[in-house]
Parts: sequence; structure tokens; C-alpha cells
Amino acid sequence: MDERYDPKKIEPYWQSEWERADLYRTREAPGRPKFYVLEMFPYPSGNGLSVGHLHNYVPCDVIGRYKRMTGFNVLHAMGWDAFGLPAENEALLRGAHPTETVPRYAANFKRQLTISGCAYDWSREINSSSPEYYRWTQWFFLMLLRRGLAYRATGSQWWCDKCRTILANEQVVNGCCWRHTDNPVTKKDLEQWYIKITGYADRLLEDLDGIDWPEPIKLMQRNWIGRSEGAELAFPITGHPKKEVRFFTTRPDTVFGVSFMVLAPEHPLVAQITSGAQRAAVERYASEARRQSEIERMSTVKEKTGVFTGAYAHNVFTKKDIPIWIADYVLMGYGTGAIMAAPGEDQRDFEFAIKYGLEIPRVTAPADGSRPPADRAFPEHGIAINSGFLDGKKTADALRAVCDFAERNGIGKPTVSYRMRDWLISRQRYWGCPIPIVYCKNECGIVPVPEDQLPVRLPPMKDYQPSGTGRSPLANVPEFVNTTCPKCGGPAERETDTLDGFACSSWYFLRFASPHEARAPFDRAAVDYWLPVDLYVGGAEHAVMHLLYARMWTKVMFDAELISFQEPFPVLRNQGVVWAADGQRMSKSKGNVVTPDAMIEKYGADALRLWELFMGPFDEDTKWNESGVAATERFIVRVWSWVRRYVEAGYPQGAPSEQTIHRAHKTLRAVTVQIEQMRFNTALAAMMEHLNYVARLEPTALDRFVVESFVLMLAPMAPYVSEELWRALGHSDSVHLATWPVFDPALAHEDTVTVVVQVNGKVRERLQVAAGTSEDEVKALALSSDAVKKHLGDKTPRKFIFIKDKMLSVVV
RNA sequence: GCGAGAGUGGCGGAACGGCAGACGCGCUGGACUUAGGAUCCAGUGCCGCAAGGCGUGGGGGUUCAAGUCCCCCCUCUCGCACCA
Repeated sequence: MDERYDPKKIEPYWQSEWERADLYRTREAPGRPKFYVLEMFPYPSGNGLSVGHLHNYVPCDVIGRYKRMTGFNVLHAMGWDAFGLPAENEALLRGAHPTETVPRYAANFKRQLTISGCAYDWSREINSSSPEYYRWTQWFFLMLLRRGLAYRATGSQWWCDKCRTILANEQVVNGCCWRHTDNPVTKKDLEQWYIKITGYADRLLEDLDGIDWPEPIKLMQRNWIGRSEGAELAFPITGHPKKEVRFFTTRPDTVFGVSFMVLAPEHPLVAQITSGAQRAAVERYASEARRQSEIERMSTVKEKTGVFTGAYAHNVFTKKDIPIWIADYVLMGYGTGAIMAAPGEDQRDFEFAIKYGLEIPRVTAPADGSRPPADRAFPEHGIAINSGFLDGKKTADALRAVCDFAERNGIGKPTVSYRMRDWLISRQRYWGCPIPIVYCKNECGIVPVPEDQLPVRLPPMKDYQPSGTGRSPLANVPEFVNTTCPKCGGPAERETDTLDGFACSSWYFLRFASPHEARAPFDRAAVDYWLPVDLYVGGAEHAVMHLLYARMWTKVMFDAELISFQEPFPVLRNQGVVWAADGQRMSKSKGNVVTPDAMIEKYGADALRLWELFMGPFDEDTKWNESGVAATERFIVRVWSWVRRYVEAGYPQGAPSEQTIHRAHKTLRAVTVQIEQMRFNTALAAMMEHLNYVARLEPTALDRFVVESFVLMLAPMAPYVSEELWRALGHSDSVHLATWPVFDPALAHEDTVTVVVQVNGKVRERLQVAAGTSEDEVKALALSSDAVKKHLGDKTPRKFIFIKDKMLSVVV
């Protein structure tokens, strides 16, 4: 064993030894419990990994290695979410083609993860942009289509007329195009594919209760789904005998207070009912509303605006005709795109009514009998007033009464509305999974590509420019577009849009179970064995979309009887964000990125890993500080010297003191418990504390258990140095195939404890007593203590509170 | 605006309602050294010579006992955006 710890020497050596032994290959092991640990599917960016990314990968690796040592058959694999906008943008800006860059970048990620000591079964590596993979993404899309969960509808997208292409939200900067920052973007209507995720809204909501996820994430999903109960009602439009305004409300009890209605500017009724006199103003307002950038629409300080359509609806409750307005605060995408305005009970309607001088009836009074406030709306529940047959009813009762009335009279019914909308899955992009659909020019219409003809391959394109029509660049490839109809054999065109990248990441966790299965997306037996994922780890930024889509696809597969579980990730944890030393997000443009490569070069991978674990709680944000890596390297050096002295002494089976044995077991207990809880920082602190003690001991005051248990505890966290130390201790098998040491609870138990004596809540004495000492004994000891006597003075204790092995509180 | 999370030494952070500051960084002193940005030893919340007192963003409260529980307020971070 070398005198000096030299990571540059041992890390590459063990790396190649492990590869030679194929150490991390997951082998089927019947009879052993399985554990599937998974990190969120990364996009292999050209910038490579930073030390921030490792804050996810290293902890997962520790869990995987730890579980393996405790007898689990562990699945830990890695793959690439390789389709997507960044690769395409890079191609457009720099001419670097994704078919070349993606494998190169992925290889770089793999290299970085490997030198960082992360144990993946690389034989299971997958890549969502490979035909072997996206063939099955297409297969899933067709399954959704078959089950009535995919449909076409018009949706509007951002459009830059200089790029002559569709823009993603993130490509719209200050209302202008990202490449033409002085060119305002507009909206363009396109026929696109949607996934009917709203049909799963209730299940997605209910099943949150049964999964072990961080509460904030669950809450975000609940808010995103945004279930609200209410009623859908309709009022006839005056002067248009067959037309009515259908609207959703959560407060049907306020119908007697409805003094006007508001439609979304995009509402189809607008064109039909607007009066001649108002037409010009309405059209002007509608087109302005449409042009508004997201930023403008998001502004909360913006004053409410709107325009009268000149048309009236008939409030069937008050029997009054009420004006119909349009306003951009009513959104076409929610409910029916129309509202009944109850300005007395809704603050937005109130503001609108004030501004345009509309009537503000008050139909809800506070339950305490006071009057509603005059200067604002009263949106809380209360008692119905000025409301005909509802008068005197509590809000909840009035609500039901209106629903009953509406149902009896055929003007509406109770309804549930969701904030969540269907998933727009079409992308007008080249670098994505082609949508396996053909449009027949004869009679057949929309025809799915038969499964045996999958995959629809992405054609190689050397130089792709936008089509200029809003279709993806694929529209420029005649060999791709022109095809024959699978049904009638006649001329047909292929769908040129590609699938949203979230489609690829909605099922990848299944693929790792049988990554090379060629006849199906996955092998049922392998999925039954490995899934669901036992521990899923990723950033909170994926709280909603990815996790919701993946959950929905899982439920669809369950319904299709392809799998036997309904939740893909029963346990989810979020790692914290590692901020750069300057407090900003690490990014190449800010020049504050710290790479694992640089840290490994300077301190070694083990030191980097330990610092990733030690720098703070795994799930909390923290700031990068390089001096910590130097500190964990020092820790490793101290372990090295300690073990080396023991090895050089001929690893004696010495005579450790009772205290040494106790400390070894206590540390082992702490580390075991804390790794299970993913509290790596305190686990490592316990090991440091233990080392501070044992490092002073002579080798003859140690034994194999004391030394080896330490090396074994270190193994998941610092795999290289622990392998080297393990071999130096005379083992011929890898430490990573060894078994996690077991602590003896009796030995880990404290024999002597410090019992604190408080007088009136202040600590006045500390007594060293045997664990389990009785209250009477402690009391006697305490009362005979000078310090306690001094603070008691001549007062008599009134009360004693005794917590065994902890404290005695004396109240006088 | 709504929702969520967080405020503890010079710094990162520990702490089943029960000894606040584990562990580490930094700093101070010392040892060993030609040398030290190496290693080892000691010290290190604040005030105080000491006894002791004060301390977990601020203010109240519950309790024998509060960083931890309750109420009000302040600051920061993240997420969402007029959801009828």
C-alpha cells in the first residue's frame, strides 16, 4: 500500500478493473429483493455536466451501491433524453447536426459520470432519439390514438415572420423573436395533435394521496389540475332565438346578481352576435388581445379592459336583459370561455363594473348579518339576499338550490371544471420523434401507420431550414412527406410534426427493464419484476409537466393491461439546487460553471463525491464552495493514513477498548439510518467524528471489524479509495460486492449518559450516570450537587420533571 | 396577487418540544519544519476578569422546558399567472 493517497493513480486503475469485471452489470437474481433507483432522464447538453448536476447523480449512486451491499438486486441505469429544441437550435445557429452532436455529447456525459465513480449498468444505456427507442414512442402514440386519447384540434402558436417559423414560448423574448429581437411575434393557427390528459384529471388528482412525494410537489400538481366544482348554465341571447351563452361558474348561488356577461375575445359567438355599431370596436379589441405577448397578459397591475358587443343575454333568474361584453381577462382556454359577471361577489367583475359603469347588485351578505363592503366585492360565503327564491339561504344551500332549479328547467347542471388543459403534443420541429400518421389524399383521411411499419424514421437532413409555412422542416423533404396510404394504397402525405419531448420521457423508465427488447416497448416479465421505480430523484422544476405526463401514460398502460401498477414513481425525492459561488445559477454564459472534470483533476473523484454529499442536506439548495472539496480530500487522506498504519502493522486482531467497539457500532448505526433517510451530510459527519477518535489509536487497539466496517461504510460514498483500502486489507473480491456491516444494537447503545439538571428551566448541572438510572437516584444526586443547591437557595422544589437518560427539571 | 419553502456563529450546516451551534470551512495560538496553501495539537457564538448573563429574522403566546408548537409581522428564494 502506497504511503501517499494518490487518486490519479488509483481511480483510473479501479475504473478499468471494474469495467473488466463488468462489476455493475445488473444480473437477474431470483430470490433477492429488487431495488430500482432512477434519476430523471437527462438531456445531454453540449456543456457537459457541472458539479451541480452531480448533486443528483452522486446521492443516487450512493443509494444504489448501499442497497446492493444490503442484499438488494439493484437496477441503476442511464439514458439520454436526446430529442429537443436545444439540439435543433444549435444546429440552426452553428450548423452542428444533432445526429452528430447528440452521440458526442452523450458520450461526454457518460465519461463524466464514469470518472465520477457512478455505477451504472451501461449495457442498458438508451437514447430516445434512436430508432430502436422512438419506434416505441410512436407505438405508444398509436395506442393513445386507438384508445381515443389523441385527437386533432386547432391551436395557436407563436410565429416569427422573419424566421418564417413557429417559436416555442422560450424563444419568445420580450414579445419578440429570440433571433430577431426587434421583430414582434404573432400568433398562427395550426391543426395539431392533443392528448386527452383531462380525461385522467380525477385519477391523477386522487392517486396523489397514495404516493410518497414531497408535499410541495403534490400540491403543485393539485393546483395545476385545478379541479373546481360548480355549474354550467346557459342564458339565451336576446334577439337570437337559437343562440345562448353557456358558461361555467363556481358560484351558481349568485345568479341573481349577474348584471352582465363577458366572453373571451376569441369566443366564436363574438362574431355572430356583435351589433353593427360595435363591430369595429370589438374587432379592434379582439385583434389587440390576440397580439398581446405573454408578458403583457401576465401583468397583474394591468387595468381591466373590455368592449361592449351590443348584444344582450337574458338572465333567466332576474328576467332582465344584461349586456354582453368581451374582455381579455376571460380566457378561451378555461371553462367555456364565457362568464356570468357577478360584480358584487367577484373582485374582477367588480373592477370591470366600476370602470364601465355597470350595475353592481349585492346578492350575498356576510353570515353575521352585517352589510357587504361597499368598496369591493364580497366573494366569501354568506347568506343570499335580493335573490328571489334563494333569499335567506346559506351559500352552500343556495348553490344546491340553483343547480336543482337549472336541472329541472333544462338550463344547466352541476359540473366539474379543470384548470389543466389537454396536452398539446405536436411540435413543428425537425429534431423530434415523427408522429406516425399519414394523410390519405383519397378517402381514408387520417390513417395511423401500421405497427409493423414502425418506426417512421426521421430522414437525414443535411441543412434544414424552416418550411416557412408553419410546418416542421420535415415538410421540405419530399421523400419523407410523399408516401402511400396504408389503407388504400393511394397517394398520401406524412404528418410532418414531431412529438413533444415529454412523450419520450413518459415511458423511458419502463425501457430500462428490458432495453434491448425488439418486439415490444418492454418485456412484460422484466417490467413486472423491476417496476415501479423504488426511488425517483430529480429537480423540482419537473414538478408538474413531466411527472404528470408520465403518470398519465402509466395509467393508460394500466388500463390497456400492459402493466399492473398505476403509479410509476411511488417514492419521489427532489435534490436541491447547487448555486454557483456568486449566488447565481451555474451557466456557461455567466462563466461560473465548475466541472467535475476540474475537481477530479485537482482533488480526485472521491473527494468531489464526499463534498457533494457533505455540503448540505441533499434536498436543500446550497452554494458551491470549492474549499469543501479540499476538506473532504483531507478527510480521505486521514482515512488513508489510519488504515495504512493498521495494514503495515500486519492488520492485527487487536484488543479494542469497550469504548472503541461501542463507537464503531454507534457510528455504523448512525450511518446506516442516515443513508436510508438520504441524510448523507450527517452520515458523513458521524464518520468524521468517529475517525477523529480512532485515528489516535494504535493498531493494536483496533481490530478488523473496527477498520473494515469503516471502509465498508465509506464504499458507497467514496468507491475508489475504499476499494483500494479494502484490497490492502487483504480481500481479493471487490468491496462493492461485499456485504454492508451489521451493527449490534446492544453495543451501539450508550452505557453512560449525561443527565442535565435544570432549575426553573435553566441548566445548572450535568450528571454522568449509568443509562437507565432511576428518577429517585438522579433526584438524590441532583439535590446533593453544589451547583443545584446554590440555585435552589432556601426554596423548596415544587415539582420534578424527569425524562429518563435525558434530564431532570426542578421547578421551585 | 396566489401557492410553496427558507431565515441558527465570520461561512456551509447540526439539533425525537429536553445540554443550541455536532461535523466541516475559516480564523487564532502552538508543535514539526529550509519552507508551508502539508501534517499534528489546542482554542474559537456574543458580553464579562470571574460568577454569571445574553443568544436561532422581529414581536407576542403555550409550556417546567421553544430553533422546534400557536398568532402577528419582516426579509429572501422558488413555482404559477386574471381559472369564472
